[in-house]
Order: sequence, then C-alpha cells, then structure tokens
Amino acid sequence: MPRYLPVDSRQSFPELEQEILERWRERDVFAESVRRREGAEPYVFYEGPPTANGRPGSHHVLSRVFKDVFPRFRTMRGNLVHRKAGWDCHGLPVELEIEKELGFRHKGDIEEYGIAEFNAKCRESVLRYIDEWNRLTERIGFWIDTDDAYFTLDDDYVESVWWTLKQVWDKGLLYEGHKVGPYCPRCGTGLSSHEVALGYRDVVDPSIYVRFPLLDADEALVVWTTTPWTLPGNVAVAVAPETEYVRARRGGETLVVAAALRERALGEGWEQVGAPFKGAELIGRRYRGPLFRLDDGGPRNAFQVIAGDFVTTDDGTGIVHLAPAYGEDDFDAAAKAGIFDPTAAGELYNPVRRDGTFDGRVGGFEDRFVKDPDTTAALIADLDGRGLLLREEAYEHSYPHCWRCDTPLLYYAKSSWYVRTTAIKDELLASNEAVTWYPEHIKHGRFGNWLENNVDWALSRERYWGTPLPIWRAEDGETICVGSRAELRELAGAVPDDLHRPYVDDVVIERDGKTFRRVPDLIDVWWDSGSMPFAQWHHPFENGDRFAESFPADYICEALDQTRGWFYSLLAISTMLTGRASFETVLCLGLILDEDGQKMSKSRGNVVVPWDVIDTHGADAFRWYYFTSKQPWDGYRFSLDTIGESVRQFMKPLWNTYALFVLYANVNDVEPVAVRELAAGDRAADAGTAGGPDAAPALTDLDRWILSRLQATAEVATERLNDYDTTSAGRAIAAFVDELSNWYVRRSRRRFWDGDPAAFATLRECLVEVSKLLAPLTPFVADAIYGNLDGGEPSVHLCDYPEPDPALRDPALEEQMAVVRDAVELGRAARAAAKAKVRQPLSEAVVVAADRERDAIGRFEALVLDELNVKRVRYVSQADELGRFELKPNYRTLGPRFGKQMPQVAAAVAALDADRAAATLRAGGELHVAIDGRDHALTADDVALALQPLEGYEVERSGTHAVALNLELDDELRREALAREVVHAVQNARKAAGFEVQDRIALTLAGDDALLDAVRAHEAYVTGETLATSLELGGAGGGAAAAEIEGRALSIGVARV
RNA sequence: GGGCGAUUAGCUCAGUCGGUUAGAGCGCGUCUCUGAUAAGGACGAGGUCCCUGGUUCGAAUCCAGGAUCGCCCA
Repeated sequence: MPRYLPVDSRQSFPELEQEILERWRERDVFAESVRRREGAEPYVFYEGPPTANGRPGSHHVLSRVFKDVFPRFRTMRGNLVHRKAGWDCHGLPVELEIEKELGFRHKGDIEEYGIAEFNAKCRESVLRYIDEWNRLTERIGFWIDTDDAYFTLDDDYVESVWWTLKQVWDKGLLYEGHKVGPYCPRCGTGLSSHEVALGYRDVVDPSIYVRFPLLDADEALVVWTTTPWTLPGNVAVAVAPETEYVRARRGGETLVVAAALRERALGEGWEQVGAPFKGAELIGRRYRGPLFRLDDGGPRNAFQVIAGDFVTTDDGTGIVHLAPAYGEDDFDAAAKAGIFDPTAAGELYNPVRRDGTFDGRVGGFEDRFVKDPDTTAALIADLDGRGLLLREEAYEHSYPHCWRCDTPLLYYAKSSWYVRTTAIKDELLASNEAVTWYPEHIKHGRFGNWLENNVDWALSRERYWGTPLPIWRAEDGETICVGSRAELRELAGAVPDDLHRPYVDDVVIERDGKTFRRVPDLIDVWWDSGSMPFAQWHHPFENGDRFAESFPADYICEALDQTRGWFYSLLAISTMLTGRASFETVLCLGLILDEDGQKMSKSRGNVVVPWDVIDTHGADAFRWYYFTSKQPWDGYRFSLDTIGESVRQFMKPLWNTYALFVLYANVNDVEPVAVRELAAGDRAADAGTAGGPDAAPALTDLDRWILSRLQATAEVATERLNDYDTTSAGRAIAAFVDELSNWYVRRSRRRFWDGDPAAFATLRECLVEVSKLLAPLTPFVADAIYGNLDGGEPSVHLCDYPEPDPALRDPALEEQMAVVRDAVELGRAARAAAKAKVRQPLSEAVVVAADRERDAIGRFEALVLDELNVKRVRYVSQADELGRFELKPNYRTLGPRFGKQMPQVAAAVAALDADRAAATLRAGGELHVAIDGRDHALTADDVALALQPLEGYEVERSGTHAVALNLELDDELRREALAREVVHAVQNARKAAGFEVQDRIALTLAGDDALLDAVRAHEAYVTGETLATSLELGGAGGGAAAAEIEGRALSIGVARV
C-alpha cells in the first residue's frame, strides 16, 4: 500500500471537485466548521437576497464567491460565522414575468384575472429556479445555509417589515404626498429613484422650439422642450428674474429669448432689437393658450409668465414651459405662483391618463400613447400647422426607462407614500462615516454624494405582489399604521392566513364609529430587502438573541449597482431604527463584461454561462480568476479562455508539485516527519546539545529558505485577507508556489529521488500550509491536497489559518537566495549568449560581486556550480578584467538632501573615478563631493555602481555584480558533455519504453567510440542517472533505440530488470 | 449638464512615499531543459505611461484643463 493516494498529474479539476463535494457532504464539513467555533467571537455576514425567478449567471458567481471567501477566512481565523441564506421574493419583475406568461398587456388585465389567482402564480414562480441556484451555490463552494434561508414572502418576514415601517411611522417620517415623480404607465406605478437609476438609456428625441405668442404685443416667447406630449398640459412659463433677455427680429416677426442663448436657440438671421432687459420685466405677462385644442377650454387662471429659480441659460431658450402634472419644478413653481392649489383635488390640470394615453380633452389625440413616436410626430405637425413651431432638431440624451419593462418613464403627478429621509440626512451621513468601503472612493464619492442629494423615499407601489402597505384609512382621511399581526387582530378582530393581497385587503378596521380600509398600495421591494437585518430573524417577535448577536454585520458584498439599491436601503432603514448602519464593511464588485468589453446580456448573446466554465475548468479556476486577476471593483472582461489561464498558470504547477511529492514519497516510502522537529533539531545542533549518529536528518539552507518564504507568504496572505484584498493575497501565494515549484523542487530533485527525509518534510510542510492558505480561495484543490498529505482533520476547512512562525523566518537568507538566483540567471544568460549548452560543463564562472553578494553565492556555491554546470566559481572584486564601473547618483537618497542642487551633485558624482570610488566604498569608506564650495560625504547608499562590460567578453551584468563564463574546453570537459548527452538520450529511451521513474534497467550501449569512451570515463555517473543496474558496452542487439549525438551514432538498449 | 472611476506593451494587468533603466503573465520569434510537468527556463521584438499645460532638482505618479470609455445622477 502506498503511503499516499497516487496522484494523476493530468487530473481533471472538475472531476476532482465532484469528489471533494461528496466528501464535504459525507463529513458535513460546512456545518462542522461552524459548530467548532461555537462560543467564539462572531463574525457577521448578511446575504443580500437574490431573486430566484431567473437563472443564475456569471455575475452571480462573482458576488457569491466574494461572499464566500471572507467568511471562510474568518472561520479559519477562529470566528463563529453563521451564514443564513435569503431570497428576495417580491417585486415588479415577478409580476411582469407572470403577466408575460398570461399574455397581459395592462394592469387592468390582472384585476380581471383575479388578484388571488395572479398572486398565487407569482408565489409559485419566485422560486422557479431555486434548485438551480442551490446547485450552483454548492458547486462553486459557496458555503451558505440554504436550509435556514429567509424568504421575503413569508408572513413572519412581512410582519417584521410592517414592524420596521411602524417604527418609521411612529417617528413621524412616513407621509402621503402629492408629488411629481417617475412613473411607468405600463406597470401603472411610480418608481423610486434607485429604480429609475437602473433604466437610463441614450435615446434620440425631437427637440422643438415653440412660439408662445404674447397677448399684449406682437411678439412671442420662445420655449424649448424635448417632451412635446407635455405641451397640452402647459399652464405657464418660467423665466429667471435676474437673467438678461432680448428681443430678436427677422422678417416681420419678433421673438423673446435669453440674451445668452439667442444665437443657439434661434440660429442665423435674427437681429437683436432694443436693449436687453431683466427677466423680471416679463413676469405677469400673458400668452395665448392653450397650445392645443382642449375640449374643456384648458386650465383656468393659466398662461402667464412666472419666476423660476431653476431656469438657467445652459440650454434651451431661458424660458421654460411649465406643465405641473409632469415636472417637479413645474409643480412647485406653479403652485407657489398661485396658479393652482396643490391641496385641492382636481385643480391640477392633467389631460394624460394613468396608462399614458391622452384623455378626451386633447382634441384629435384621444387614446394615443404620449411617448409613441407617431404621437410625437403628430403633435409636432399640429403645432407646425398652427404656426407655433419655430424649429425642430434631433436631441440625443439619456432618458429613464422602466428597469423591467423598458417603457419610457413619464414624470407624472400623483399621490403616494414617502419616507422623509431628507429629515435624517445628517444621521445617514454619520452612519456612512462608520462604514468601511472597498473601494474607498465609493464612501465619499458615489455613495456619499447620493446621500448628500437625498430625496424622500417614494415607498408605495400600486401593484399586487409584494408586502402590503400596512396603512388603513377612514373616509375622513384618518390613518392607522399597523405594526404586527397582534395589533391587527386587536384592531380588526381577525388576521388573514396570508398577509398578502387580496386577503389583507378584506380586513376592515372599525374604530370610533369609522370604517378604515387598507390603502391598497404595496411597499417598495427595496424596503423588504433593506429590512433583512431585522426581518430575517422575525425580529422583534422572536429570536431576540440571534438578532442581538448578528447586528450589525461585519461584512456585506454586492455589485456596484447596489449603491443605490440594497446598500442604501440597508443603511437608511437601520439608521432610522437604530441610529447606525447595519454593516461595517462593504465590498463593491464591478460589472462583468465580455472579451470585447461589452456588457453581457442575453440579447447580445455574449453571456458566459457559469456551468460552462465550471464544467470546463472547474469552480476553483473560476474563483481564482475572480479573486486574483484584478481588483474586483474594476470589473472583469472574460471568456472561457481567460479562465483557462488560471488553470495553466496556477493550478497546474501547484498540482504538479503535489503530484511529484506523492510520486517520490510513495516510491521511497518516506515517513512523514514534522518539519518543526527538524528545525528544532537543527537549532539544538547549532547549540552543540544534539547530534550524533541518531540525530534527525538536517534541513539544508535551501529547506530553510523555502520555509522562511512560506512564513513570509502566510504573513502577507493573512494581512491582505484581513484587508479584504484577495488579489494581493492570491498573488503572494501564487508567487510562493512558483518559487516552490521552479526553484525549491527543481533544485531538490536529486534529494527526492534519494528519499531525503528533510526534503520530503519540507515540501510536505509547504504543500500542506499552502493548502491552508488557499483554502478560502480555492477550497476544492486545497482540500484534496490537504486530505492526502495530512488529513489530521476531516477537511482543511476545519484547520486554523497558518500563523507565521518567527522561528522559521530568516529574512537574511531570503535576501541571499535572491542574490544567488540573480547570479544564476546572469550565468544562464551568459551561456545563452555564448550558445553554450547547459549540458556542456565549463571550467569556470567568474563572478564580480561585492562582499555581501559574495557571501550569498559562497553559501550556495554547490547550487550555483550545478545550476550553471561549471567546475568552479572565481570571485573578482575588481571589475577590471570584465568591464569597468560607472557611478550613478541615487536620487532617492540624495534628492531630498540636495534639492535644487541635484544636477550639480549628479555631475560631481559622474566626475569621480568610478573604479577607485568603488574600491573606497567597498572598504567602508566615504566619497566626497564639493557642491557650491562645501564638502559633502556620500556613503555606499548614495551611489549606485553599474558595470559596463568591455567588448569581447561573455559577460552578463546586473547592477553591481556580473557573471562571466570561461568558454575554453579541454578533452575532459568534452568527454563529460558527451556522457551527459548519452544520459539524456537514455532517459528519452526510458520514457519511450514507458518505464516508471523508479524502474531499474539493464543498459546496453553501442556505436561511436568517442561516445562509448565518454561513458566508460563516467560509468558511475551514467548508470546512476539512468538507474541502470548493469551496463554493457558495444553489444546492443535488436529492439535498441537509435540516437545521434553531435553527429555520432548511438544505439541504446534498455530492459527492465 | 453634474458626480465618481478608468486610460501603462498586440491582449490582461502590476507599478509603494514623486527618484531618473516602467514591470509581469499571455500571445509572437529564437534557443533550451526535463527522473513531475500538453509544463518550466533563457533571450528577443513589442511603450507618445491618453493629450496639453503647470508644480518640482526630478512626474506614469501631484495639480489644472481637455479627450475617450464606463457607471451613476439630472
């Protein structure tokens, strides 16, 4: 039985992940990881509930893996992290989906169909894809408790939401207002500003300049609008009182516009007449209205010029058409000017129905949808026919559309319920101050600005499927807000089994001889999800302790588009209820784009389906890509191929390193030894208290080096993950894996062949610790490696995150190894430049190095000799024979010291004798330069020595050191090279014969005499390298492989023994 | 129109406190190593650090203006 489960170096990661998932299920690892932290300091995560009535996409994978990684990390760091799942079940999208299925076109269809039946269908549909969501959640390793999820449609949840509203009501922050707001005529409901934010699109609308003829003179005001449909609702125009206006004449016509806009608004050919005058002079003048044929004669008391502080000369004409039913400014200004009474019913002139069509008053336009392009064109033609149209242009601007049904929104006056968030603006800002944002700029940028410009939260929705607004109203207008089922029972005597419409609509409250009926509106779904800190626990009706220990959240994470959505609703609600934010740290993720930087969308057909990624590359690769490819808030551009790179670049080398360990540990049957025992043994040996023939195998400097690097990596990873930075943490781990694979293992291969216990202990330690470091990031591969190499716990996810061990840390050694690697690279570069193959041994490498560097190379001389395949290293401190030094000032140290004198310092340094200066510095002396008559001392840190190679030498240099190779060959070196070539050829033959790496062979060689001579001279080497137990020269028989080495023929016979 | 962010090699991204020779990976070309590797290594080609000004001894980095892109708001 092998000690470790054999590892396939071509392992399919998706298959591996399935095995690991199975293991997690069997061993109940997620639950166990939480259970083991019972009683520990909680780390609180809130799940922002997704809606399960659509399939999950790659962007959901993004947020879900970032929601996963930090709770995993904190669990390994010792925290108790409960992870309660949640589902957003209400809202317009759900209704729209059902409307589409039933083929409905208008809201009215729903009432005809029956609200109960309609809502029943909504209820069925909201969890339509929950199985796929749960499957994906598990498959990507997102550990969240889906068995204990909250659902916003549950009556308990609804009751808590009612409670939150009642708190707001009690504070006097809930009110009914008659306001102009964004309104979707198709859905028949208003939208909150954060919903509006979701639907801006660039569109081309007509932009028209219209004459408003004045009654008291033969001149006309010019008004600009991009919404011709609002003109029938015109009641007044506004001007800026302090702005200058002018009259302009062309032909027999006189027009009035703002002076600054005359040319832009009117174009060529208009001559100014008379002096400019203030807008105030226009106020009170009357113009001829209405602009269209209105069967009721149009609004009364209308068609005059009033003042508007919102009027600017940025665009248009400086004269603004006012339709109070369709514009907030219009509404306020006209009301203030006394044109209508906003509190009196029926005073507001509004000839547009709630479904967005003109009513019978607008002659010739009845029943036409106001934003229909044909209607617009007809309206313009109508104006033109009556001589009112001055100019028409196309105007491209960003216009809001309904975020679900894509209907252009109207700004439309109606009554709805608001939360007076403007009254608590300062509290909102203070709450935000206490939140840590990633990226930081959101805090005072996008989100902070949004809070600064806060408007009251439009809360009510005239819809069917959602949390009912718990407000009952009597005929005389008195209202009651209900905050619980108990309260409702007390007031109404009964509570329906289902708190949704239509059942709750039937609940009638009789009090003080009055009958109260429920205001039929729903509340904004964002209020639902923003109430989750309370409602997920049915607070305050039960679970008091669960709520207490999980408020506020330490961490939440959603995409950037939630700044106005969930981030705001969470902050606003909890600030109103508790005076503080319900989350302390928030990570905002960017958008996902396709390879070409286009937004992924079904209509474009460029969506990367998460299952494709997972089936092709695996969940770890997907996660790794998201975590490390860039800062997550910058957004991602990706495709299947992009994620494949994660596998090739990181997962494969890691896996190969692991596979190598297992292969040779099994071949040599190496017993696992804790590396710390060896390190302790070393230290005892250094102190002279241990030793002797039974002493534990000693760690080499190379072992100590990689162990030190491991500690450094653990330190960085912990520090970066503490700071919610997977990018740097992951890159640090990747850099370590690269050092492990491409330096430590490569340099230690022979020790693995030979079964050196110290090497195995070191590599095993590195792999096991790396698996722990990686566990939160790539939980599958991490557990696979841990399980096979250690398995002390049922899963790596039950381990503690590695603590760096200062006893294993040796920064000086790390520095020395950096020098050594640098020197080796220089040597290799020199070889490449000389076209001297690595298999050709050379007699000597000449190294130019300062003392510190020479010590480093000396410590690892055997390594350097082997890596460069040279017989010896010779050091020269003078560069004379390889090149000459050049002296450069170190601006970083000298700049702050000399400031403006820097150019003089640079010149003075350049003028020094470089070789002598180099010698002086090496001897510990100082250099002196005179600047402006004063003497200044420069130390070794103040200048950089650069080596300029002389021509004709094969020298590679880097900063102060350089490596040159002696390329002279003698017969012995040539023979050795041939022996190496033979070994190389035999290895290929072994491989071709399909032998296992540990198979012993009988080797037969025949062919060119020079080759056989070389083999004879290096027989032990050749047989050792090729695991040959016997060697026969000259008699190669049938079945032998033929090879050619430097033009010489060799026939190779290999046979397993 | 306003706010926020971005712009560095063909592509994807680093670039610390402003420091003079701007890096990595992928891709491309040449070579090479292999007793783990469809891997690895070396070398090379490839840069107007978006533009223009300014501050500074010194700017990819700081400031101002502009351009383009994205998101948000109006």
